[in-house]
Amino acid sequence: MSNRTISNSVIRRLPRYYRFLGELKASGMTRISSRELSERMGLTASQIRQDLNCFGGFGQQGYGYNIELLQSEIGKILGLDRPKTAILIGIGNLGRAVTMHINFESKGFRLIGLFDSKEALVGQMIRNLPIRSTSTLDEFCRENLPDTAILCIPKKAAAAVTDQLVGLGVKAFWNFSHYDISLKYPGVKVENVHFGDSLMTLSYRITNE
Amino acid sequence: MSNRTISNSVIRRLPRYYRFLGELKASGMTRISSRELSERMGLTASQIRQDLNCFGGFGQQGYGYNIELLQSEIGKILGLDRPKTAILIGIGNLGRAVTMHINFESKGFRLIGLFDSKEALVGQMIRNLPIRSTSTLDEFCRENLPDTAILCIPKKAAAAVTDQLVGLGVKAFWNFSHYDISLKYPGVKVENVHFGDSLMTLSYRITNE
DNA sequence: TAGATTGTTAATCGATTAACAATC
DNA sequence: TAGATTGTTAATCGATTAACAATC
Repeated sequence: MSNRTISNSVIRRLPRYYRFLGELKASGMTRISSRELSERMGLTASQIRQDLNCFGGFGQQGYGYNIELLQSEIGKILGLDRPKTAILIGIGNLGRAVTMHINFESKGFRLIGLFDSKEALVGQMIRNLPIRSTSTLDEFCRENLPDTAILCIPKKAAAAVTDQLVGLGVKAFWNFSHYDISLKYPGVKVENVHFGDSLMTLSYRITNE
Repeated sequence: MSNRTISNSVIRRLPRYYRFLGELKASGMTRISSRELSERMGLTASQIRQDLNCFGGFGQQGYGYNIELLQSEIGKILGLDRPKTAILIGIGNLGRAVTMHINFESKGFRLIGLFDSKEALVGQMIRNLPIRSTSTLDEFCRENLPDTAILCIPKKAAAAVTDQLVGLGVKAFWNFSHYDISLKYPGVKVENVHFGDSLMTLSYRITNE
């Protein structure tokens, strides 16, 4: 593994490599060249070789890449083999869908707690996890030390919850709210999912292209 | 408006400008300089001025930008004032959450139809829209000519549905499935939302940084 | 061995940042 | 007018593509 810092562009392509290699593996293929992979993925062969060589030489001259080995290596680079604990805050439509829909285990996480401030929801089970009251968040975090928090709450609630969670040692956020965590906490790892921004981008393309 | 093509990086920043300007407007401010906006958003003032000048001179030397005017202009650039029609396919947890959670009108879209292949769901109402059978998709599209389809279906169902919709004249997709629409239809506008990829990116950062 | 394909360096392209003249 | 701040050009930085020697 190289000691150079990996660019964001490369990191964002890794999950897609991982997915495509998984499909190729499932289809029974065992090896692939950068050129063939590039055609299937709509990239250049050069870019694929550059990307992979950020992490080491996984290929073999004259042969290409072993699909199973390469996928497994990318999985390790992504940290999928080291489960990180996560809690989810806000069990509205979105929080519920995220809880039900995502296969956390295969993405490097283990979901260990669900929280909502509406007392009426407390005790309800989703996917074998009980919804807990946010009033018990402090206690739960001190006992279980979650690495990551998934925020499915409105922007106006997000600032206070983020302060609380950062104070409790949470160091990564999967942020579905519109609150900008990085501005206040530049050291914390944040991955934003902004549906609205994504949809407006599509609106732009339809309107202008 | 310039005739040069606008880079993807710029387009992706527009919704964030739009949001921030909306908040500033709501807070009662009327003008802002590129420097102050850059500090609030965590960008450089240079980048903001470059970005805005792709579309025209919205500012005034010695004064800065009028917040309300600038937000409104960016809204027009994004096409938020020209509603496009959209249908949503797949009313599982995710489709339901997207239907309930997103304010389509403020993002440039009007949601006009919901479809699912499970007959048990047909007729159920969500947000004043009935769930329709996918067997009526052809008829509905020929009558209503939707611009956009929102795919909340599994990968294995997505290929056939996409073929059908492209055949019916749908020219833009908001794609929550893992099916890669652009590879087969490079001319169609696609905005992908891949939760899994997003979460794996976060896993990478936690593991490696 | 000969052919294929990687790993890696060099060239190109594009995006961001800096600088400053124009001007409100 | 003087100060402030844009619009825009030039310089820098980073990412992608091309090329090819190394090697399986």
